[in-house]
Amino acid sequence: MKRSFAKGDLNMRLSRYYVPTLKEDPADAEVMSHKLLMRAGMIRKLTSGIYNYLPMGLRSINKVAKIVREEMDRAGAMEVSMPMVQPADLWVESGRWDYYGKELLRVKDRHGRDYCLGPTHEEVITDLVRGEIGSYKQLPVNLYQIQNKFRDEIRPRFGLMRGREFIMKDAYSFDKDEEGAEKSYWEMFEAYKAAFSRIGLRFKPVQADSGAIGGDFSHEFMVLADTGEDTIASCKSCEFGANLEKAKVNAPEDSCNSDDSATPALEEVGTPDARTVDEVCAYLNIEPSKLIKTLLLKVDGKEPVLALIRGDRELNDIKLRNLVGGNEIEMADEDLVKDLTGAPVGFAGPVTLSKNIRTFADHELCLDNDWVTGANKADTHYRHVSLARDCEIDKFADLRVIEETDSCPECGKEIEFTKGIEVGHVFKLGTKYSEKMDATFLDENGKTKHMVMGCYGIGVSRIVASAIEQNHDENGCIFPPAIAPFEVAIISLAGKDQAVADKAEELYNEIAKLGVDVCYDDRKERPGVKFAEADLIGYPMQLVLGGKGLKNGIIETKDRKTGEKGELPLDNFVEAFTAWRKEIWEKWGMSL
RNA sequence: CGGGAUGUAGCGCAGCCUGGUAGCGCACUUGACUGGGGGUCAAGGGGCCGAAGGUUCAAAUCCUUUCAUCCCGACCA
Repeated sequence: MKRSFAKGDLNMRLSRYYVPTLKEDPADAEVMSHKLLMRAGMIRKLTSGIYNYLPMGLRSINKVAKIVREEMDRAGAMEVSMPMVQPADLWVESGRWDYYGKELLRVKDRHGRDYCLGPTHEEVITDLVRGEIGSYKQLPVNLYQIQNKFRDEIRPRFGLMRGREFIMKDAYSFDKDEEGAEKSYWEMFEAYKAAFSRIGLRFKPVQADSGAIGGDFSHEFMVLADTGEDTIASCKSCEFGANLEKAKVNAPEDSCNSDDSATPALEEVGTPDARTVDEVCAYLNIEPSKLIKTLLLKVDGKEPVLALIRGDRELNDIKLRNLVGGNEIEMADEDLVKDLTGAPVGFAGPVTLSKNIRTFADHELCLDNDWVTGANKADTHYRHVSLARDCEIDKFADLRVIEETDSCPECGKEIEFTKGIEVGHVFKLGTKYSEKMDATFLDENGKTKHMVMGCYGIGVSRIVASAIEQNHDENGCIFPPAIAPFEVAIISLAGKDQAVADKAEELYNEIAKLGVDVCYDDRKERPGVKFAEADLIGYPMQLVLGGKGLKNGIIETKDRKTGEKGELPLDNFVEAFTAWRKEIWEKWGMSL
């Protein structure tokens, strides 16, 4: 239903709009999106990592939410709303009450019962569904919500980018089997692509760690921006893209050198006070690539394991974790190192130690047979270590973090690193929660089975921040038209000229009647102020009406993205405006 | 959690070392001028100097405690 607007019936007049802009950058803002969101009067901080959304900011957030909602509905998901406060029982049942750690904000009610603020809703949704679904005939089901989440981040920062309270869309799919779950997964994957495209972001889906699930069933959707907190490896030639923690490093193509007959006998060398790779290498005058780092780690707080990595490489602990099959991996503390190696930190080595402890070596270490390692003795290293001759390696595997000089694990061509902001994540959960929480149904044969789940998140408030990270200039935000607080701003330069004010008002009404989001800057401000604020807030389209323009029968236009200025005739304004608007959207690579 | 820094008007900051009635810019109010890129002039309003203790005749300033905020780090043996 279109509502017709009478004069004075509209509220989108800046003279009565709450948009407290700032001339100066707030002292505590580090990144551009944070500074601009504050300066443009879109958000205000309440306390660390927790923000008020002001009218301009909320409009933008709501537009993102609307698009996400439409794409979820189109994909067959159904919207629900779950409570933010959740009982501890459910988390105990899933095993996450102990596992989730300090990010989970826990509270007690007046009876002393434990609750938490939901950082995510797997438990609640599983509980909701298990009680109601008992037959394969009722599956699949995909439920989603758009809601505030709370995660007590170690270090909230960057405004909306890493807040503690934030708005997230989370969806959960329930299927009767793996096949169905995979179908649900890829449907969400496609829905996400559609949503991010409509929002107007430059993004890339990348492979992410899927933990125990394995396979290709975890993707992160990254907004490409230099200020991103995540690094992604992507191929210059093929479609490959992966989170750094996920990116595979292929085993070396050269065959292993298992012939250690030429390796000299093991030799102990004194390396006083040389603990780090750099110190040892400097002392022995060798390259870090000739040394093996021996990393002592603890799996799930218990079992120690040994990871061997070339001196110039970095261990990817997620790869190791997946290999050893634990939940959590941490570096051994000083005491444990002393306990196991009999030496202070800095002198651990695989010789002898590898015989007692599970030992994993990065697969490139098989290329050589003559290494330097620690000797499990203070101030001492070994020269001429052969892993084959002197150690017991349980497995050679991909253990290190990919480097930009590595080749694409899929096509072998060059890769590059780029920075990204994670705005979406699709994940196949499998039966992790349905098993723990006993969410079952009867299949065609009357057999009890666990539902196969997937979860899918989109950071709604973070999207607004990332859109600004990706689109801004020295004057302010440059919003993609689909999520701008207002698509168009009419700037009246009326001064005391009532004819100009009347005409601006009229045009405002006409645009509003088209169903386009328009705001009208009718304030008694100087032109410079209006221009500067319009640029700061970043409406993609600006229409400027002044006395001269009115006399000449034109209104001026400005494309915020390109800065390009033009004119539209006041006769046949609606047609001309519609055409211009179409042009602007097309410049954003989007159709209306 | 470890390291560093900062709390003074709505915002951005000075003053603190060397104790003596609290200042600047922006914003706000009023008036005049101005009127196409955050304008000018004039006159105003607004502060328990984060909180609590202490030292002192006297504390924004010195001391102690505490709270808050921000930055860096939190696997590389």
